Amino acid sequence: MLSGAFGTQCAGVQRPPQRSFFPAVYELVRRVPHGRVTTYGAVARALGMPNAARQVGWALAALSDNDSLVVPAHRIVSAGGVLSPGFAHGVPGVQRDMLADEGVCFDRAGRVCLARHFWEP
DNA sequence: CAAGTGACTAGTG
DNA sequence: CCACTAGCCACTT
Repeated sequence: MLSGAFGTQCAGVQRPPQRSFFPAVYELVRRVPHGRVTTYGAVARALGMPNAARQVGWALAALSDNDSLVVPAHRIVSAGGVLSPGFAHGVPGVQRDMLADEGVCFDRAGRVCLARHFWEP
């Protein structure tokens, strides 16, 4: 199950539970279909906060490795289709691989083809 | 309760 | 296309 940001009993984690829209972000992101992507802004909008895109990113940043198995954070990109700089603990290329694995195409600049794969929550 | 922070976005030069 | 700015808002300290 989700640890960290969900405030579960992740053995010894002394982080207090975050019962706000963080879980809401995860719930929504979890529904992003395989092979599709969406943006921070779109998620924020779907949650009723059109201007909270940064918080969405922050929520995903709070995910632990274990959480990543449940929340497809790799399917979240910035508005222009640019991949997140800090995905997977700052290891570059990982997110791109995972998306490519799902059949997502990229343009020459390495940006996701939103026109083909964007998913509106 | 105030200040700091950031996986964002849209606008400008 | 790149660099910088100003809004934005939940969460931490």
